[in-house]
Amino acid sequence: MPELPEAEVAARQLRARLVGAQVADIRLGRADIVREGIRSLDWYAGSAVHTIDRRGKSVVFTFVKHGEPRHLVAELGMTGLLLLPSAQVRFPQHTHAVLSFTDPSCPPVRYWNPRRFGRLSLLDADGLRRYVDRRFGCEPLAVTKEQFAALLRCRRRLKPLLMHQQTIAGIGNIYANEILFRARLHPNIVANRLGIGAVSRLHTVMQSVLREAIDCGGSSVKDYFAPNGSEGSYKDRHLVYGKAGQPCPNRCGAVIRRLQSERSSFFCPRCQTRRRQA
DNA sequence: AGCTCTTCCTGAAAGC
DNA sequence: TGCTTTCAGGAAGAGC
Repeated sequence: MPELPEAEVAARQLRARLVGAQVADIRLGRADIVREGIRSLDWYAGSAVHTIDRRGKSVVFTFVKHGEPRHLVAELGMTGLLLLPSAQVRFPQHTHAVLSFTDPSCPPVRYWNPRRFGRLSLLDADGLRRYVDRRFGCEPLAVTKEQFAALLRCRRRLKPLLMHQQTIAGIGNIYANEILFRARLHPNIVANRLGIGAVSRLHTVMQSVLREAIDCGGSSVKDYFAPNGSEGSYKDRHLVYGKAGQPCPNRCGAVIRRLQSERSSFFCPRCQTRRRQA
């Protein structure tokens, strides 16, 4: 389930290989994988890769042709991967798009996504602006403590808020659980009940968890791997995700619990307090 | 305003 | 053993 760190690692690897390359074409395995802009597909042939960035959990390719920029946004959903030829998958029939280049030394990129939660969008500059405005809140690694505190002045519960892409873009279930455990905050605390100390702690922890996960190459849970086929090692540092029934890593004596409403929350009932934070 | 439920989809795992 | 059922998960939209 690619979240911010996995998307960031993917964008970095692709950027290192492909910026400047000229596009031969984009071929689709199935047309309904494109959410928006399918009629512009032919435009991309002959354009050059200008940048490859990450926004939230998505990878954003920018191409330029005759001075005009256009974009390909790859939403990864929960099973989506962007792969270079060195990466092999078990179910190759789920390759829904291939981006190939004229230079034989530039490897093609496959968009592979068995469950198809996640789509591709082909957008012009205006389209990208609208897409970003509609879907993405602030970047967790760029947001300041003051901006973050302002986002928390509401009555929403903490974990759904952290995972709400239009508020903060990039955090999914795995990292939300890991961040809240390390910040010692209960997933269902109401955001505006946090004191300034807790808000500050949460901001610091959120950024350090995401940075550390990027440095580890992400978390490979189930079938995630990076474009070059490498796995991320941050899963070895998970403290609560998927660990229901195991003793709390803080050795507090309690056992990690799992709440099964909406997305499953893993937390320590002793360490992650629900009480008002100083 | 903010929460819950439903839908999308397929492989893995549990259940019988 | 082998078939059937359930579940996981991100995002969007409906309804409360």
